[in-house]
Amino acid sequence: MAVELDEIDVKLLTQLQQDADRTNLELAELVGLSPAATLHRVRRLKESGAIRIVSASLDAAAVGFPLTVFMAVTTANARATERFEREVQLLPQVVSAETVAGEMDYWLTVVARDVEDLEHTLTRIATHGGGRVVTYLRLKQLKPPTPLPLLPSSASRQRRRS
Amino acid sequence: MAVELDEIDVKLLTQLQQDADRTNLELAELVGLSPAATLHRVRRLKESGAIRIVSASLDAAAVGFPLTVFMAVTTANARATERFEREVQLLPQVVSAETVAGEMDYWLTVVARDVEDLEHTLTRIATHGGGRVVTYLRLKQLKPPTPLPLLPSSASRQRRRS
DNA sequence: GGTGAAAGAAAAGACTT
DNA sequence: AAGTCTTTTCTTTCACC
Repeated sequence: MAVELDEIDVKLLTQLQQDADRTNLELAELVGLSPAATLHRVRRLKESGAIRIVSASLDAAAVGFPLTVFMAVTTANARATERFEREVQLLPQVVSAETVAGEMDYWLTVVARDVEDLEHTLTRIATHGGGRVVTYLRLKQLKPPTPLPLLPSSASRQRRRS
Repeated sequence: MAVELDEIDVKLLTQLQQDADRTNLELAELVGLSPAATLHRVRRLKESGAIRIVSASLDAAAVGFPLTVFMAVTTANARATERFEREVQLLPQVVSAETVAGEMDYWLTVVARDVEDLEHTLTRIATHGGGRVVTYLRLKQLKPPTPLPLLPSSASRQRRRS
């Protein structure tokens, strides 16, 4: 599971988390490596699973979804859980869902075109296995997704010392 | 704010949300357009703000952060709010933060290398303006981020009919 | 695991419909 | 706006260190 990273891997991953829309040449210059070596490393990082996916993030409001709500949900029993998990997969307005441990059982992100659309999704969840449902309307992004605070693995730090 | 999208824009955005790591040529074939036209449209979608960013998503566990927790937080007063918002920006383990309306005031995503690291971050938040703090340990991804359920704008649907 | 050069592929631009 | 063609640039591979 764990991937060994050296200083250059950390630089590459940090850059790619901020902006993956760069040529290999630009990336090579940013991390101080030759284009060929950079290409090789990025490929390795993808194959190793450190980079899971490269994707475009949209401005939800700009493309017709002015409302985003987060929902914490509990399910009462095994049967409700099964129904709920199926419903979450089916509803396209549920754009991500996580199982969590704590006061609630699930954490969902839901988008909506308007209040009516939102109400529809909430009702579907409430009537398909959802027990306690707490919703939070997203107001604004206080801290937009930041790169993970990566560090080189100890192995590469040791290697560097020798 | 709103960006007009036709059927081809919807196809492009849906593909790019799933995988932005494709050549323009592949993308062109997927949406049934010439490479030049595809390039032109993608650039337009970036300039219009529909595409906010293209970025690499890492496997947090694979790069040294086996723990992800979500935190719902309230702040008691204006002074606490100010302290809290500053602390959130400073802590690198807080990888995203949203202001929300509902039972709580903020929603944070926090990563940690181990329990000790997590405890440190929680303490920092609790002692820097955090009032009620509820934490949820992420167990697993039930529904990984899906593309938004985009539709062509009504204008382009009308255009198509004529 | 890195470099540098050479071949192949893709992107960018100009022009036409 | 989209298609085609040409030029320019980047990616990819390979031989070598």
